[in-house]
Amino acid sequence: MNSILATAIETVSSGGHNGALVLSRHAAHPENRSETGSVFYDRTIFMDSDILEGCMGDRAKHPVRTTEKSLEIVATLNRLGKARVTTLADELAMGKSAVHNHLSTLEEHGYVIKDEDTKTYRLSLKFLDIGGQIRSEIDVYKVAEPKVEELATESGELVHLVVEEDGMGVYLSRSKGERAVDLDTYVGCKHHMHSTAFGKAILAHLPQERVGEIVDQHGLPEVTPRTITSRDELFEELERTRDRGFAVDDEERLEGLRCIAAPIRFDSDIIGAISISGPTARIDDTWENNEFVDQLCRAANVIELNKYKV
Amino acid sequence: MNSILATAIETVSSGGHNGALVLSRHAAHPENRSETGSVFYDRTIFMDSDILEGCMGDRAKHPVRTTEKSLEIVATLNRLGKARVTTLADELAMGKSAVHNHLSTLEEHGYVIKDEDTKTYRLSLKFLDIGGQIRSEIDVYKVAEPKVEELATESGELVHLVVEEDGMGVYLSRSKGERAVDLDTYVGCKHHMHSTAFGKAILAHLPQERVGEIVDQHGLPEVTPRTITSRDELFEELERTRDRGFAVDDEERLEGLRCIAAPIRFDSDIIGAISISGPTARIDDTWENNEFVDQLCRAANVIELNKYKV
DNA sequence: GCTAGTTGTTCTCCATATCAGAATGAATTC
DNA sequence: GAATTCATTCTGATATGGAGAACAACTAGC
Repeated sequence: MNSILATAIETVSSGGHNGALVLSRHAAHPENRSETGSVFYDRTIFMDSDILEGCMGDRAKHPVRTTEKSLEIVATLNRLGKARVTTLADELAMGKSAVHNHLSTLEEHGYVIKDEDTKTYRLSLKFLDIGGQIRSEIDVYKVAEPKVEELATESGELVHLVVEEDGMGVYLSRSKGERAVDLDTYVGCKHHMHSTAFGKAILAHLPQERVGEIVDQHGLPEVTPRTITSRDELFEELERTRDRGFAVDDEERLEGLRCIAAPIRFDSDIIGAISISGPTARIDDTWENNEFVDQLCRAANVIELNKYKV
Repeated sequence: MNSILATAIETVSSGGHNGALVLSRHAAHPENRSETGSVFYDRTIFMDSDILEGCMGDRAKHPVRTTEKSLEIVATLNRLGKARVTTLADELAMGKSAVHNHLSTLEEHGYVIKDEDTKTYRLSLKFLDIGGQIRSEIDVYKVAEPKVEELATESGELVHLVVEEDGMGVYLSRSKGERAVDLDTYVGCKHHMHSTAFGKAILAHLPQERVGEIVDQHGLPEVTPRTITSRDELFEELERTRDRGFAVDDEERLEGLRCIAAPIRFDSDIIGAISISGPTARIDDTWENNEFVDQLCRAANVIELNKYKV
């Protein structure tokens, strides 16, 4: 699809930041981005969030530039948390009046909140509102949501419900059991598929060519030394995953973390996955008579059987 | 602030739809909206969501009309769930090419997903992503989130964590206990303050003039026969709430539902509320030696004491 | 397989909306 | 109270958005 970009990702990520997930909001801001907005990034430092932004959708033939400016402001506001007009104007190399016009428009429509005292702007919870509405209409969410909490209680570990969107895994639910580790995931956050158990559970049941597309689009960035970074290796692993019936992430995403995930299928269509994450110390890697595996697969089964309840 | 609008709301809402919360997504679409976009609504039928949209922020002096078009498309897409180019063009009285340009721009930036097979567009989970990030940085959420689940387990009922934004209550967390009723609330959804326990818990600790502003802005729509609809009545109720230490909603929002809420204050600043909702049959309205009240107030206290853990 | 009807996408050109820059106003600091 | 900083408003040159037309890709009917 966009092989230049895919290559760029691999180049960057292999030399880049390994280990723990980083919430992009807190990352240092990149000074050196291209001016035009229609060209890709021309310097060296890449952020995960920027790469993702660049990857999304196909290039629009007739982009609405004004809307893009607004979206840039939204993205920057999201990165900075809160900001003043001048800060944003400097950051985006725009005039203050332009920034002001965009901000007041976004504010009028409820997407941005202005603090009159400090004269700062921030994104509003309208995003959570819209996001919540979208989520609440996803079938698998309606069916699986109660099961996620149950499974968390039962296993005592961290449980996630995930769906695929645009080649990335998106967390729809998150529930912590008694002893759960505290990962920096949040509802709505995205993660690459190849380096996670849930991702592999989903990929394993997607058509081969779609998997290829996803790899083309997002690459196979190395997150820990054990992350799968080659195409062939990935396809072999997906084969093993299909045979096994569930997917495994053995410190491929975060050192010290092991994770198992079961696919959720409605009528042979893969529509998501449910996963249990915990420290390697507690989640044993012998998969026969493994209590967590039993709990997980039972939960996935119940969810699949409940599909008609929607 | 905008008293014409406030009056309009009261007029509409008092004669309007009572009873259960309605997810605006599923509401019938209003045919008769003004053409220009810069004027308010000129006909009779109002939707809740439209009213909220109109209420937000102050009128921008120099609105960016192109951005407004994009936002209109987003709003319509949110209302319809999914739609084709032609549908949106008809709905919004725009040319197909214009709609297409906006959609592909939004898609390129990941806000909209296009289904190539059915040629339909829908909003993406990016909204949930951004919303999730915003939520995860709210102090009270970080502290209170675990307590919400605990309180749900302890009480067995439906528990919410709420903050105020732009004069409305926004649900940040939601957890169902064993016997919990299934309200149509979702994380991120908004609700008027005057007709809910959490809203009154917050209003009771906000400066009087701010309460006045909020009432001006959003009115006091009647949701059930017991909803408070007069300003004086509201101020008396807030007085009682302050004395009592927690707020009560006795079928003021939904018939058959009773709800109690405790304010959460960090250094005398009101920053949110936590609430328990259940059927009138289970939540007794004698507040002395009431088990739910004890559980609720204890939880609120612990949250307030944990504020420095952020 | 051909034709007619739909719908998505691209292209062109001009009315118009956008935004830089200047001017104003409000708030804070020294 | 002068100086500084910043948000906001105003104005005009010009970049750009979008209507409408043309094209492309599909589907349905015969």
